[in-house]
Amino acid sequence: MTEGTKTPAKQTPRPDGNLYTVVSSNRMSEAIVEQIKSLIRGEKLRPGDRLPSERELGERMGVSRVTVREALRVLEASGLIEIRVGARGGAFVTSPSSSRIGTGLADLISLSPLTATEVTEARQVFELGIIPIVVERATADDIAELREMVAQHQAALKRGEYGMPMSAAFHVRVAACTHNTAIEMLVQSFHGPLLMSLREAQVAAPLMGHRGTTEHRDFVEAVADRDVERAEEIMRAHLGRTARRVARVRASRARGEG
Amino acid sequence: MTEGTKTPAKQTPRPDGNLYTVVSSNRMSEAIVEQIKSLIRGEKLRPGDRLPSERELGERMGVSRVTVREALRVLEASGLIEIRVGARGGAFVTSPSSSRIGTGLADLISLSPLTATEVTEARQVFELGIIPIVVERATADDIAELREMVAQHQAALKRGEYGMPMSAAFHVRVAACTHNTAIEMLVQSFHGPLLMSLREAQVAAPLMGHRGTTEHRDFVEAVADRDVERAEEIMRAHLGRTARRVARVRASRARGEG
DNA sequence: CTGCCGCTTATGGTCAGACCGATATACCCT
DNA sequence: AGGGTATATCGGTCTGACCATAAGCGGCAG
Repeated sequence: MTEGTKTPAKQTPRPDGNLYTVVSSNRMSEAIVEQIKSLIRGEKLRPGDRLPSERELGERMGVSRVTVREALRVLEASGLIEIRVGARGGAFVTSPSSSRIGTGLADLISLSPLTATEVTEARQVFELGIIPIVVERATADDIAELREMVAQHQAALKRGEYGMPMSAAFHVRVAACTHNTAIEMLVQSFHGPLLMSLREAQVAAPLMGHRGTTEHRDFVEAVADRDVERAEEIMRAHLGRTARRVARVRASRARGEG
Repeated sequence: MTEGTKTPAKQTPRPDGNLYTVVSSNRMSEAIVEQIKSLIRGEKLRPGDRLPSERELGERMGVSRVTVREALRVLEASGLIEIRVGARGGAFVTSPSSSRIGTGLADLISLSPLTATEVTEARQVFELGIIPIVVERATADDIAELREMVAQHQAALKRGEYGMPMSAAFHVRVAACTHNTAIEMLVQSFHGPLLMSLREAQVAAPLMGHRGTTEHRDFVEAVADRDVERAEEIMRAHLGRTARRVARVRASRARGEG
């Protein structure tokens, strides 16, 4: 490079689609991030596509590899790309599955000063609120799958293998019955950090499993009967017990037992 | 560093607090990210604190500045730190305000293949679901602020300055009445991407402003009267109209009018 | 002929040292 | 004493290099 060394910043105002956000950053890497983001938004880059290698990308965009790498780190942290090393490796656009965005949210939540109590309450509101939609839209396949799941969980319970992840899976599957990806993702992310917060609670209250799976079963049948009120009532009791357990764990921790 | 050049990776197994996540990454930068994250989690680093400079950080941790920078990029993208340039600049731990995490979520949502319709529906569920909590917990101050806000919005409406951001602010303020940060953040993030999706709709239906602010006012009074059912009814109508508007916009776009 | 092992190659991960631009502080001159 | 400038600090970027990883290919041995 001959003249680029002198002026590393302050070019390319880039008045692309982002008219709404004030690009206050003079960072080249940020410009690259925005450019690739807009490519993904515009579906010129689709999930599974491979970006050019770092070296080629830098060459094409007139920046050094370091700068490209910083941009890729940001995109990776945002869950938009996944990076594989080795030959034929590189940056691949991730399929934005609900789990991926869910984990991103979960990470943010777990690092923010939210209390488990707050998250639990939000979860209660949401999971309760979607029940009318679940009851309305659940297909025969949905219900069959839920029944199957409950049966498996009850079997696992007998083997002493039932745990929080299974319960979380049930709730997410219920949310999926809304056939609304946004709702499913939300519920999924609720269960991420909660799962961690409640690990001890689960160990401390193992017998909750039986009651929990029974309630799950009853809930599925209420949905099958298209009985909104009964479904709501069951879920309310179910979630309420979880909330109280969370409160108890928090109290123990506050007393220095954590 | 004298011998470190030869072995850039594969040291420091770091069995710190993260017993739950399998650190499959051999990246030094990732290890740094985790280390700083755990410092923030453990509140050894508090919002407003300044991290050492990149050079010092690299020196202390035995890595190069590039590696440190990549770690900082990730932390910044995750909304955990903010970077200021110039003397006395550096990386500062951000106070994880609800808006910050909200924008992170909003970004993820806007880049995922969610439709505005889906997000709107989720928003309806949630904002409707929190109303009992809002009515129960809203303090006199909350209600006074809401009234003040409505008055300002109506004044702005007369001046032709009422817009989507104000409406969003109202809904977020209502959510804040739950005094639950998680709920507030959720509502806030709902309004991020929606605001963008609906910009045209707002322009296309300017008269919606009058009806909207009137409904806002009525809603506040219902909350002041602790009348859950009335508040729910008003909000249901209010959100329902928004949902229909979204559907219309989507339909127009599908016909190629976007 | 077949299967395993090592080489080649593409690609990400890291390092070292350097320079530029931004910014806050301190100092100096008026 | 006040305002402007010098300087130190710190992030942003560049360059060129080397290492680690992993996929593909080819040769060697069974």
